[in-house]
Amino acid sequence: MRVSHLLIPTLREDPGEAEVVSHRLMLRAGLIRKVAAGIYTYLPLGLRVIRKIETIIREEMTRAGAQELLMPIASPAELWRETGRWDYYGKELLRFKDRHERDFCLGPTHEEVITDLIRREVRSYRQLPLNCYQIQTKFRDEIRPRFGLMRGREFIMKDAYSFDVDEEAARVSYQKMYDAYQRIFTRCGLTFRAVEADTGLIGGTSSHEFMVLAETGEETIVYTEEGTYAANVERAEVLPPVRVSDEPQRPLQKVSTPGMKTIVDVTGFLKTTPDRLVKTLLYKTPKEVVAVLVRGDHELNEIKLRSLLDVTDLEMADPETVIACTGAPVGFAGPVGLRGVRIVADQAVAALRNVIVGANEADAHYVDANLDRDFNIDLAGDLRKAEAGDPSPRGDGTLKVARGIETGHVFMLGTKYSVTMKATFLDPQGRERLAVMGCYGIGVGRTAAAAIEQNHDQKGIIWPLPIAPFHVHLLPLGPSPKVVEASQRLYEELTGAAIEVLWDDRDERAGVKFNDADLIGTPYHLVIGEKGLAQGTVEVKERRTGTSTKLPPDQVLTHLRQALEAIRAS
RNA sequence: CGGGGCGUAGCGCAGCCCGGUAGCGCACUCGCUUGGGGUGCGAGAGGUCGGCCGUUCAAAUCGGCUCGCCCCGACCA
Repeated sequence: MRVSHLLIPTLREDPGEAEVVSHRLMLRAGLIRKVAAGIYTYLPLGLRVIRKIETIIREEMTRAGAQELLMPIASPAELWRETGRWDYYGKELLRFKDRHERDFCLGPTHEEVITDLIRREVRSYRQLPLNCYQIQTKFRDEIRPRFGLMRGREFIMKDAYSFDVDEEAARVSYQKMYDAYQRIFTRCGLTFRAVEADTGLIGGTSSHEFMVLAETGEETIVYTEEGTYAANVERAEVLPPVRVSDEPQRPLQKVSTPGMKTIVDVTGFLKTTPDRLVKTLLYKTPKEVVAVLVRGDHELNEIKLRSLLDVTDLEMADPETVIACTGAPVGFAGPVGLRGVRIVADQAVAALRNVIVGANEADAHYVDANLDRDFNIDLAGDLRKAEAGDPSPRGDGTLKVARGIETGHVFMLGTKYSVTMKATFLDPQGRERLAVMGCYGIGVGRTAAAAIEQNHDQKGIIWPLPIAPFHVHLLPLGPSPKVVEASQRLYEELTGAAIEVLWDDRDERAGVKFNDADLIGTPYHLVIGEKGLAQGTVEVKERRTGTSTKLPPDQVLTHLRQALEAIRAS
């Protein structure tokens, strides 16, 4: 295609609104334009990338036995009320009324709609297993959309839903999707890792996230070098302490700690280390306030606390509540003598002896407090965040930490939706059974953004070939008729051979064309200049390495074919 | 929603403290020039200074309200 015929509004300067590399480069290279917060138009170049990713997804979904359909974006409230998610989903669900005052929403995900379809159409075990997917626009009214396509409110998602006769069959379906995702992200040219994950609002029994590794990723993952374990920190399990302290118990003692409110203050003041201290955090759930005990050097994982308490709403107590419950200002809460609230503790706390805790009065702490003697715990469990250096919860090795971008997520749903929506079928014995479900998402735009995060340099994007908007950027330099003529010939020859060529036919200076080409980031640049032609050569330049090869025009096709094949194969 | 910041030409910004003619660079149009890493010169076009209300002889500038956007935290493909 000719640049002069395409809308490719490249920007010379960084747009002020973009902070993150992929967002900046998508705007600068003319891939997207913002319409409102988290809502974007895909320009021709951006759309080509999206389509390439979609094609890879379609091929792999088909190969995995899934079939494509397309559900509506708007869906009626009744379906969502059936599963309870009309209330549960919160403000992220964009709701509206039609002209008859009926409640509708824009689909943030489609479990309700697909389950409604399947319960109507599937009556027999003979029709299972079934895996349906779509590539469609989703709308989630995110609290804070950011980073361009990385977290939009409106975004393109591939979502698949599997229905099986039982758990075992569902695990097979899940594994097929897991494998398909491995192939999809590999084919997109990404470096990624599948990790165990929390199931969040979607629910279900277990899940894996596919994380594209990037420093700018919003997620933190932990993993072992040995590959025995990888998980989102939100989810990562922590083993119980291997041994309980055998220190003899010393008598409880109250000490004055004027103005010492933080771990750093207290440990500095008492000349000790954070692991000798137990911090007491007060949390509010809709029905109660709880005190949470965590070792001083550990960090509480709120998701674990949420599931231990079996609540979805959880927030740190405000200062007034802290005073009301402990009788002391924030910074001096402790379990000793604490009445009227449940005390839950991380498992590591139980292994400690002679710890420092707040005394529930201003400017005072207890030292040498001991569990069972000085205070009690109502509930204990794994509550802290995993951190680098922790032993792997599975087998050998210690955990390392990395950042990632969640581009895909697969869930074993179990019967969560089939129960509430009565999606049943008859088994061979004529008994009514619940379909066992799975669901599987890929953020298409986010995958494109992740690819840029992983593949760029100072000058711009460096697309992995399989998702590049074009294979070759044809750059004729100068207005010479010979150059124009040679370009035209090469363009036709390459295009005829199914190589996708972006032809910069603008009357622009060499520098402008080079800079735009580097910014747009097609894998190969084909440079045609008067000087080269005089020597009977043109130049093929690899965007990633910058290496260029001079060769006669009639060898370009063969050369590029080989180069493109080589990348495809790698 | 809490914290921080920003709205001035298509883009990037200055002007605002200290009220008085709206400015710079890029992009755009025309002419010449140049032609292998964002040519040079000249001439132009383009702005309700986010919106509303107020203070004032006078508001981009001061005050209040409001809308939008960006960044940091709780949600997620």
